[in-house]
Amino acid sequence: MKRNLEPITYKADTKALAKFAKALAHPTRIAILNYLDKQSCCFTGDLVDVFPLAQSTISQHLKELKNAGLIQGELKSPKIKYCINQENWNTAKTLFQQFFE
Amino acid sequence: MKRNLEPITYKADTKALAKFAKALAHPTRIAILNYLDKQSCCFTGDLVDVFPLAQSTISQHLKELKNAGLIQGELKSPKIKYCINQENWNTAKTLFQQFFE
DNA sequence: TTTGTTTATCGCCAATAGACGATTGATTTA
DNA sequence: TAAATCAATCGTCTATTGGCGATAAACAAA
Repeated sequence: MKRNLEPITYKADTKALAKFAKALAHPTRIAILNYLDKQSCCFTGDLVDVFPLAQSTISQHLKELKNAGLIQGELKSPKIKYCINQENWNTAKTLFQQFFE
Repeated sequence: MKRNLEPITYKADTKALAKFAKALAHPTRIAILNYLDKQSCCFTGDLVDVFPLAQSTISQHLKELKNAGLIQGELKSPKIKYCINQENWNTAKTLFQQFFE
C-alpha cells in the first residue's frame, strides 16, 4: 500500500474481529481448525498426512493460526501438540456473535 | 501461488466460510458493515465522508463485500444505495455459528 | 557422539490485496 | 445540449499471502 499519512484508527473490537477473520480466510485453516476440534488436539505431522500440502506450508498455516491466538502449541518431544486456545476461541466466537447480532 | 498439480478439494461449507471470512478480513470492511447495519442502508458517498480513504478505495471494498454477497446495491439515481443482503448475511451467520459450535 | 525424527525458518517466486489518482460512464439538472 | 454529480473502473505501485524445496534447530535414541 502506498500510504497513509494519517493512519486510520478503528475500534479495538473491529480490529480484533478483522484479525480473527483473516486467520479464517483460507479453507485450509478452516479445515485444520475443524480437524483440531474433532481430535481435540493433533501434531503437525498428522496434518501433513491429511492435507496434500508440503510440511512447510502446513507449518505456515499453523503459525498464522497461532499468531491470531486461535491455537497453541505444546512441546511433546519430539513433536508439538497443537490445541485450540479456548480462551481466545471464545473471544472470537463472542465477537462474531455480536457482529452478526 | 505456484501450483497445485492436484488441487485440494474442500467441503462446500469450508469454502463458503473461508470466503465470508475473507470478506471480513479487513477492519474497513467490518466498519462499513457496522455502519450499514446502523443506517440500514447508505450511499458510497456517505462512506467517503466517514472514512479517510479515497473514493476508489471505498469502492473497491464495497465491490469485495458485494462479491462475497454480504451487501447489495440498488440504483437510486444518481446514487447507489447499499444494503446488507439479508439472505447471505444469515447464511454467513449460520456458518460462523456452526463453526464455533 | 552420532543419527534419526520432527517442526520451524529461510529464500524464492507468482499471485493477490490494498492503496492511490485519473479517467470513464451513467444520469440529473441547468 | 452542456455541465455537474456520483460511482465504477483502469493503471500503477508496494506489501502481503501462499506455495515450494532446502536448511536449520531441537531433542530422543542408539
